[in-house]
Amino acid sequence: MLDVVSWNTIIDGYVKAGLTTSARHLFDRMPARNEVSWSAMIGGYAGSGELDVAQSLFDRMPASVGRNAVTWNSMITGFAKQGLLPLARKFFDDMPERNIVSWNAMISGYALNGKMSSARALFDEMPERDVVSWSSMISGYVQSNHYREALELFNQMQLSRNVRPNEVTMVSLLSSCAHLAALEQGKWIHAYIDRNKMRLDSDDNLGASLVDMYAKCGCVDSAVKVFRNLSHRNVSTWNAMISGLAINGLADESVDLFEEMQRSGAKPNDITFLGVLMACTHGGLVDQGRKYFAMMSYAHGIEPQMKHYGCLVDLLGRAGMLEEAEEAIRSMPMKPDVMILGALLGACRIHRNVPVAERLTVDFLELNSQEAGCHVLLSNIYAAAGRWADASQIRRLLRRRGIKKVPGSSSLELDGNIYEFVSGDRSHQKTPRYMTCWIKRSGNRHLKGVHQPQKKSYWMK
DNA sequence: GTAGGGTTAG
Repeated sequence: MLDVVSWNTIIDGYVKAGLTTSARHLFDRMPARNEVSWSAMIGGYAGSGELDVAQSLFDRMPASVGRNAVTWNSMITGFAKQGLLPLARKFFDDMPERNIVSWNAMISGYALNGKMSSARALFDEMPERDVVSWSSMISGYVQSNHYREALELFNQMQLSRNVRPNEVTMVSLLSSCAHLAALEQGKWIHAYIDRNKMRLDSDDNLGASLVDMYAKCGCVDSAVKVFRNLSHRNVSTWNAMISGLAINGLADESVDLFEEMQRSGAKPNDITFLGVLMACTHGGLVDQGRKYFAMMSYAHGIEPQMKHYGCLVDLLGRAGMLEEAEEAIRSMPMKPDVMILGALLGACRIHRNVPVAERLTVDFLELNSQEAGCHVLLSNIYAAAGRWADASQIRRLLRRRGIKKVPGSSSLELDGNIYEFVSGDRSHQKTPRYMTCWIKRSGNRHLKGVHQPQKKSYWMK
């Protein structure tokens, strides 16, 4: 006869494998249930999104066992993962005794759903914060593209004595630096990682994050150095290096590395192929790109997703093979999205191909998109072909739908400052003379704002 | 034996 702990272990095993029905079967058959049995079962339903069942078990949980914090927290997480924040919040508010996990569950619930001001309000309010609280907030800022806020929060985190950042914290911070192309801050984080003896080749994938950061900051040499010094490589580190070479225009090197990866016996995944396809696109390697695209499913059993088709279409489109690119779009098992149609429309403009562009227009208008870029492109294609009536009709459509073209922007880091540029923007008057020169040399872009680094002393320490 | 944080293209 199994004891209750063994029953619970097996139930948890099923739950972790996503087999809630089997778990429930055991739960119903077990001779005696305790608090942990109920918690595991409720957590299983909540985690798999079966919230109505979770709720009914939650309501039926015997008073003698009593609902514990674990059960409440599972319900909060379950609702939050489904985006049902008011329901999650109701459990959070109603629970008799919240612990730090309850606060963190609610905060990450807000963060996952892009509600950073709500997350921040709770974060500021909570009685004490641990590394998970801080990391949830930092990753929340990263996920909502608020990279400076993420770095700023890390500075504040270092001021609090009783909490130490860990590998998970670093991954989000490196992502921030990568997105901002903030090399100096990225280097500082690298030094921090070394100083705190964090491992680059653990399951936390710090190595991949570092390679990614250096590559996105344009330091291919540093990225390669980190990559080559890793004592153990996993698919993420290979991916980061292959993509890193690709985005820096080193197409042949990227393809070579992909070949090296295959020889090493490492198993590529969907992101690996994305990287190598991108390399082919950048390098104009049409034949190889086709080959790798085909290889995905027949040699590796990876079904191409929209983003892979996107690379293929981009590759063919840039090479002027617009009919074949259109064919690729037609062969997709899924409905083409705005991005992929837009990529091919862009190619149609460059290669002045009106027939393909017109056929794509039909698909495009079906999507009823709010994305201005593609409308503008289409209008430009018509204009380039001298079809002014069609061009202005598209422009009218844009106005009617109330779509505004968002200007493109970019940023760079200089002496620890992050500069942001927005095309056509003239709002910033205090442009230093040397920056003006840079801006002038780099074309029709104007300085928008100069962002001082947060707590400069930290980055320089 | 049950609950909370993660990055990978443009």
